[in-house]
Amino acid sequence: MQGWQDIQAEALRRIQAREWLPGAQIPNEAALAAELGCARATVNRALRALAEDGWLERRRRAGTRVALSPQRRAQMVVPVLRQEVEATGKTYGHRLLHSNRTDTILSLHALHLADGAPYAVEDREIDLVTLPSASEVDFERISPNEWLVQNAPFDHGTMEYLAGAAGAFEATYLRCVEGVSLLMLLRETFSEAGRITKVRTAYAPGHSVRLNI
Amino acid sequence: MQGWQDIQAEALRRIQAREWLPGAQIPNEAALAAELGCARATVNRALRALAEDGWLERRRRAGTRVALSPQRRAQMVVPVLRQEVEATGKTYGHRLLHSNRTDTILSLHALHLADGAPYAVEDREIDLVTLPSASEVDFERISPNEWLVQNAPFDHGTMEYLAGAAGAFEATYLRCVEGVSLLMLLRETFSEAGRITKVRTAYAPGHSVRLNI
DNA sequence: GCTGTGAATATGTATAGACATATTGAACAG
DNA sequence: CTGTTCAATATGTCTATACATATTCACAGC
Repeated sequence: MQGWQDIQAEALRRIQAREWLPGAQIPNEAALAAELGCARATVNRALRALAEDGWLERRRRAGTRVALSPQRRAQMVVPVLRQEVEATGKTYGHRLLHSNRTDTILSLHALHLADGAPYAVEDREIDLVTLPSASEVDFERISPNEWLVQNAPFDHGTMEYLAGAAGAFEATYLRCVEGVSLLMLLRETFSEAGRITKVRTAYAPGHSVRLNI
Repeated sequence: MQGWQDIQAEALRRIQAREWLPGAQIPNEAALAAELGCARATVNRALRALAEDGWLERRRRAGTRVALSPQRRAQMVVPVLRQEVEATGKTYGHRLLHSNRTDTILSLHALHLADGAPYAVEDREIDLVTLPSASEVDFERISPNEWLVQNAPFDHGTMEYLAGAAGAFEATYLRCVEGVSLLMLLRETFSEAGRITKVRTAYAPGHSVRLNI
């Protein structure tokens, strides 16, 4: 019983073996440190990790309790289409379908390809007030998604997955029948200066999003 | 410049301000500690957090570099339908539609309701070899999702979101037209002993999954 | 030039001790 | 009985120090 990972494993064992019951308070850090023969900081590291994973709830003075219903969390990487495609071993390509510019907004429609086959279509708005430099970029050559990742890091944003029927636009470029079910992603990202971009991505039929827990 | 969160904020600022360029190596922990006037452990805590968030890549001896394309990660809570529904302020309900048992598998079809309206239908298999006690539970009373969360904690699993057309089963219970687009979730969870359950959830039309980044 | 070996180095982690901070709970005043 | 105050307590964090471990780099020997 040496490293914090061992302490973490032991604590997790006690939770899963119901030696520590859901909702019950567990011994405090000092007691565990004494029992397991390590420093309090080591116990702290282990319990903090378990709390981040949703197994424990910790509050100052109130102590540490086993979560009532361990809310497991899944992590997903915010999708960058090129990387998504290349991770499958295919060649990525993209085509700018349409672009339109006003004083404040750059609108782009783009098609993303995997080995030449349609992978997704996106309908994007880039905010030129927040990001004036975007107006000079040649989005025929570099995909907006990638350019933004490299040049406009965001603070925060939202993502929303939903299912929708293919419209005329999606049917044309994804080469599918109108009305077929597609997985879609709405995303907005913000920097300190304001909204950077808003994008609606419609994936080709059959696409799915996988997560590990 | 005191706490590790301040150190983290300062490091993040340097990354976003491109004082530290993507792919470039940053000063080592000792140097940063000296520069920022804190202990190396504090710098370590800050940089470790940034690495977990995908901003940095760290390797022993090789040092710390700014990630080439910062892969931002989004966290989502593994959905428990009761909590999902109650979080919107509605009353949760569920109905067991059908159940069937073999020696090794318990199959359940269930409907989840929000304020009496259909919220999702699920088609679940529970592995009775891994989890014999499940055969005695009255799933008319407690929803399988909840019972499993409480009684069969899982080690790991997979989730997959996809879009599909409503079949006769979904159309009947979700009260929608056959063929309409639905967001669906496939999930499998495993414990050390083996597979616990496999479930296919079809959400009512219009449902979406939101994530913050 | 090639390969193996060992020294140097950056991160990873453990420890003891200290102080900070949120929160509880009990004592107290009204 | 109610509201306030204050001490006790568990976690949160910082520090200095030490050692562990992975990896790189330089150098020797071939």
